[in-house]
Amino acid sequence: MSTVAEKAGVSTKTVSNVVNGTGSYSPETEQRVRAAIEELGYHINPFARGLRSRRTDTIALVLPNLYQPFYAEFAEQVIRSPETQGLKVVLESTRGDAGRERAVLSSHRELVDGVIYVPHALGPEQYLPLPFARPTVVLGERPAEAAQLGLDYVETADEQGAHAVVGHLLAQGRRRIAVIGERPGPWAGARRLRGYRTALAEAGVDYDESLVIGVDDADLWSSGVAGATRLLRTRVRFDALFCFHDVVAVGALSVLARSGIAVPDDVALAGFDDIEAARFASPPLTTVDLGRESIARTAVALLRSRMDREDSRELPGRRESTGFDLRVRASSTTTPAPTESGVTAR
Amino acid sequence: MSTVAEKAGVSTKTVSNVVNGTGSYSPETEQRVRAAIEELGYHINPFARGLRSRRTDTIALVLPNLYQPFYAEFAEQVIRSPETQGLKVVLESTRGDAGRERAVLSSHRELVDGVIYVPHALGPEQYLPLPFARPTVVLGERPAEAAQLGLDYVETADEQGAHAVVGHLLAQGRRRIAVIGERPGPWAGARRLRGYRTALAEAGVDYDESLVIGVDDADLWSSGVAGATRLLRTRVRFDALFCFHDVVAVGALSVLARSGIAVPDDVALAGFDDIEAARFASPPLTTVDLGRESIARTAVALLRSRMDREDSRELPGRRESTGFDLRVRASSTTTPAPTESGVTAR
DNA sequence: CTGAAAGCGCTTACAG
DNA sequence: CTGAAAGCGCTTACAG
Repeated sequence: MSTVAEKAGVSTKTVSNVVNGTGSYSPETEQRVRAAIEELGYHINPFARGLRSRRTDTIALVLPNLYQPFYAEFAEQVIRSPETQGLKVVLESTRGDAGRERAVLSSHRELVDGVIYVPHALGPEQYLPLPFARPTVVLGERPAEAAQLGLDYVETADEQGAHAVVGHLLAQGRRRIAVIGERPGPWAGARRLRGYRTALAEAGVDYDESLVIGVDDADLWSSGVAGATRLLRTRVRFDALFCFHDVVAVGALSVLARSGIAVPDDVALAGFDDIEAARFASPPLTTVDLGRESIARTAVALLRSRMDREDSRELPGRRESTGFDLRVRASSTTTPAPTESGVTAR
Repeated sequence: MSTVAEKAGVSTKTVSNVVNGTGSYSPETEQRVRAAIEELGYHINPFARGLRSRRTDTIALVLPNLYQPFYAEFAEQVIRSPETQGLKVVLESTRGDAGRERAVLSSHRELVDGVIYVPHALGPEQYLPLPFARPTVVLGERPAEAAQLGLDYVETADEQGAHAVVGHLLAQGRRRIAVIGERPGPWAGARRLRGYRTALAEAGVDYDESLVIGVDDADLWSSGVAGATRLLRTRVRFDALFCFHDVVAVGALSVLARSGIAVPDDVALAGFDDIEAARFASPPLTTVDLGRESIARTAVALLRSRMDREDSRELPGRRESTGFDLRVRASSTTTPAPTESGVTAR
């Protein structure tokens, strides 16, 4: 930088101003500085900058697992979001393990400017007491206590999405709608179950616990196979199956096929997440798109607005909600469905 | 650090030594220093360290796209590899776009210590002239020119894997083996095609160009649907279909199902990559596992050995090869297959 | 085995 | 609108 300053005949202060767009300088000065930068192939040293200004221009994305396509696709959206431009994204995978999740969250010190956190193994009562050293936005339902802690939330439309997809199944005339994916606790599964129950209640259909199958969240892919197998073994009658994740639905689909159960004729099938594999299943899967792109943009935008302020610790936690799209495909429609219909809600 | 030094009654040099395990110091000194660190909750400032030592303890992983499960699962393996412990992983997605790929590769300056690069849009003649400012390991076949450039390669067993899977199809009595996934150029598809041709030649089966279908690499998922549709439209007879990617096979599977073609009875189907979706397809997909874990570990190990040396620029480029596992599943075996059989090769 | 001190390349009050 | 200079927190020859 001092070489640039010398060449341009100014002080390093001025070079710094030009590079960062801070302070003020005459257009001619800027010209000279930029020319010198160009000529010398100068680029700023991020360590020196970080040492002084405590900015890293890096955010951490804390996810359970990239083997789950939903998280992988979400990560991709975070990386390509326009809001992310100029930031590096460090990916940390917790493998859905409580210990690792805690360790990863506690390790963010001056290494990143902010954190996007997708909880999996830890519930609010476990992660809220953690020392969040950096601005953090959490994906999921915001517990009341979180407001004063300065954590921002992106609340996804799990309940509304589940409500819509179950409403769709009911509209197809299905009444015995089994679900696979229940998982007690404060996670998305619980919200999806709420949507399911509300939709049933509105249609005057009784909630039947024998239709509700839990999952082992450690491996959702095989949970579909395990869950559907369990469901069939109970011999409970059902004419629709709503899986709380597409990967579960894909696994369930293979079990149904092997058991000679036709989808959608015998059983209408629906998933959740709208991952790529849902579009290309046979038959293509009816599902709910939570809007990975808009979740990603919202999360990064929340983070940026907090990263840029000195007093960010004092700011109360905010809450943003995102919408969903119901994707009706052949797995749930006996009458030939339009190739792809999107019902948007907000 | 000076506070720690003062408290322990030593100089900052000694504290630095203890923290980094460099130099030498008496056990008692170490005790005192560690106690002081503990008491003060001290942790090193990575910017100050980076400013001096030019180390970032960060590597970049340059991938086409996390929407491709193979890349997502590979990224997960890189992140959790034991070799990666103590390093941060910055993920960069090029979206399979040549311009972005070039831009991303040129942007790694002092921000990372090394780069793992999975080429997609750029061939060697395009990326080799790039100024690799950091130690870089490339996934794929090493061109002769790369040796002196100091680029390390992990060569994956694409050709051998394809050879094995085609050998398996031939052993099942299939003779008209169509392939989807051909893509001219120096990419994995070409190596897989070589394996296919070799296996055919060894079995005395003629290579028939009308059985070879290319893909639009921009969206492999839908390439399966497009490719299978194209294949059926040509009315060429085939009794097996080998797709160069599982995602292509999943798409093709849906087309075959819709066309009333039974898998494996009418057509034996095989994919490549062994992603999760292959295990849970109906029927489960015969495929090749290139060993994401071992590729990841090898790549990071190569990088580390280079990152740690001053003279790494002078080191000639190295080459490591990894093995594969053939996973025979129901999609290719008319006689009931064992639930999962792994044939390992190296 | 350990210390005193320079310096990495920035940013930023302070001064003009 | 711009300059001179301190200082961020480390590492590392150099010296003993």
